[in-house]
Amino acid sequence: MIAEKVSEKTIRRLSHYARCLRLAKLKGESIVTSRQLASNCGISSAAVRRDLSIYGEFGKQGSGYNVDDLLVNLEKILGTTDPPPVIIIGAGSIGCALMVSGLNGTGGYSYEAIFDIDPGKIGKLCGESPIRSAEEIHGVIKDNHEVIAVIAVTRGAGQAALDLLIQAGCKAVLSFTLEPLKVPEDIEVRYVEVSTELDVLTHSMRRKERDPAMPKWSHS
Amino acid sequence: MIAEKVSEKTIRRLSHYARCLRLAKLKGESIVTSRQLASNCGISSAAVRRDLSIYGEFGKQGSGYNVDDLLVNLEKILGTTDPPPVIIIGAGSIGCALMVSGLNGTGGYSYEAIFDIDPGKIGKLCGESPIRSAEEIHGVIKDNHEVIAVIAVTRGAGQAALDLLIQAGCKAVLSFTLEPLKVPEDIEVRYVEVSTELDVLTHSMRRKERDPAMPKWSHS
DNA sequence: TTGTGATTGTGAATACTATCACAAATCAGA
DNA sequence: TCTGATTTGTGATAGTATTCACAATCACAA
Ligand SMILES: NC(=O)c1ccc[n+]([C@@H]2O[C@H](COP(=O)([O-])OP(=O)(O)OC[C@H]3O[C@@H](n4cnc5c(N)ncnc54)[C@H](O)[C@@H]3O)[C@@H](O)[C@H]2O)c1
Ligand SMILES: NC(=O)c1ccc[n+]([C@@H]2O[C@H](COP(=O)([O-])OP(=O)(O)OC[C@H]3O[C@@H](n4cnc5c(N)ncnc54)[C@H](O)[C@@H]3O)[C@@H](O)[C@H]2O)c1
Repeated sequence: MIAEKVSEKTIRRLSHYARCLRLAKLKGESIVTSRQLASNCGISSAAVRRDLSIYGEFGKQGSGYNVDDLLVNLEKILGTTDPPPVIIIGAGSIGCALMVSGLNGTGGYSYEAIFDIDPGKIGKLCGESPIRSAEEIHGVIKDNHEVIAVIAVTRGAGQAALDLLIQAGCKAVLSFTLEPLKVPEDIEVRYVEVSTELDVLTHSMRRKERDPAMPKWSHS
Repeated sequence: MIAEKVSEKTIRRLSHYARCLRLAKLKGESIVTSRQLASNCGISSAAVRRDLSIYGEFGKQGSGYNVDDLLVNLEKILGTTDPPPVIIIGAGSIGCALMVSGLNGTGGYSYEAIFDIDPGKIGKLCGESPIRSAEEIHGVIKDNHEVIAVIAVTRGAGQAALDLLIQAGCKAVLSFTLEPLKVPEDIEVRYVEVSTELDVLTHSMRRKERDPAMPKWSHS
């Protein structure tokens, strides 16, 4: 486990491998080959082996990888052996749906609490969790030194929510807002943007119409 | 507009630029520089210019880009001048939340219909849209030659939903399921995976703890 | 023990992407 | 009209990522 500089793309794929391994485990499989992982993730087997070889030698020539061992190692690499708690800020349609849907089967994550600023919502239930006042976030993050926050507030309130989280000591954020946020250097923010995915799909679809010679992407 | 092979990464950024331009338009700005776009998207101005130069010369040296013109051109490139309708399959927590939340301000997309197979749900309202039987998808896709489908069905039913969509002639899909799907060559499927984003965030957070010398990502 | 078939890990080659840095073009003001 | 301050578009370069292809290794059966 040396790993100087690893690309985000590789980390994404490791997460994917881990998910496949959990599934394989459920199906009772005890070994898996790079080719199987590759086909489940839509990439080449060489890419799988290359990704894993960055961190060590986890396989056995001739047979493949032990499912349990590889999963443990991947979780060690990702840091998800003991995953941090996740909180949601913004108890609107999206926030509540995420809370209700939950994070079962995603490797140990779970939503610990949901917050809002609307006094009319505070105290009401979202699934089985009471909606708490956004002012309480400060305390909750202090209690859980490490926490990931999901921002699902009204359009336009994204920066305010982010600032509140940062002030409370949060270092990792997943945002569903579409505004460009001002993010300090030491905070990691990632985005979920349905409309960008739609743009990518539209572009691909309309391009194929014009040029049916399926050139797919120049590179994944 | 030559563009032989363009990476998905570039397309994603173009989508991002388009979003920034819509915002700039709302704010009444009529020109924008590559540096402004860059700072809103968290990349370098050279990258912005490089991306745009793939498709033509849209700017004016010394001043920048005309907001309206560039937006029109980006939409032409993305194929979103007249965006395809979007449908949702699976009227559970996530599907309904997406429907209710809508796609306002995302460049013309809108959810046209939502489908489910649960007879207890069919006919009920999801926001203002009636939940329709999944059997009707066939007709709806025939009517709208081009359509993007969002899959938000129960875990385990993803492949069934995808197969139904493909049979109905759908070519572009955005899936919220976490299962590895078997996808034919001519169908484009993209995924929204909160748990992968959480893994990336966790990895980054835990890595910084061990090595506070902030090496961020090796790229992007 | 030896042979057979499968699979890993990786050097080398290829392909792709980002960054640098500057000439050419534009504008505003003297 | 001329000057200086900007900003674009892009050749050239540096840096990353992916693919190829194969020696090394292992499981197992004869
Ligand atoms: N990224 C995507 O793919 C995607 C998809 C759909 C919606 N969205 C976005 O998700 C966000 C939420 O959408 P929604 O339909 O759930 O909105 P909503 O209006 O239903 O809910 C927003 C909630 O946030 C609360 N809120 C507002 N400001 C807050 C603050 N500063 N702190 C805490 N809570 C606050 C409001 O009281 C409200 O309950 C919107 O920004 C929307 O644009 C994103
Ligand atoms: N990708 C993510 O980030 C993310 C986040 C949360 C949930 N999810 C996933 O989203 C999916 C939906 O979650 P949810 O909480 O809304 O589930 P849910 O159980 O609330 O709703 C699922 C709905 O799908 C319907 N359905 C089942 N099979 C169907 C079929 N073949 N055709 C049409 N409709 C069908 C069910 O009747 C139900 O109404 C799940 O797979 C979940 O794992 C993904």
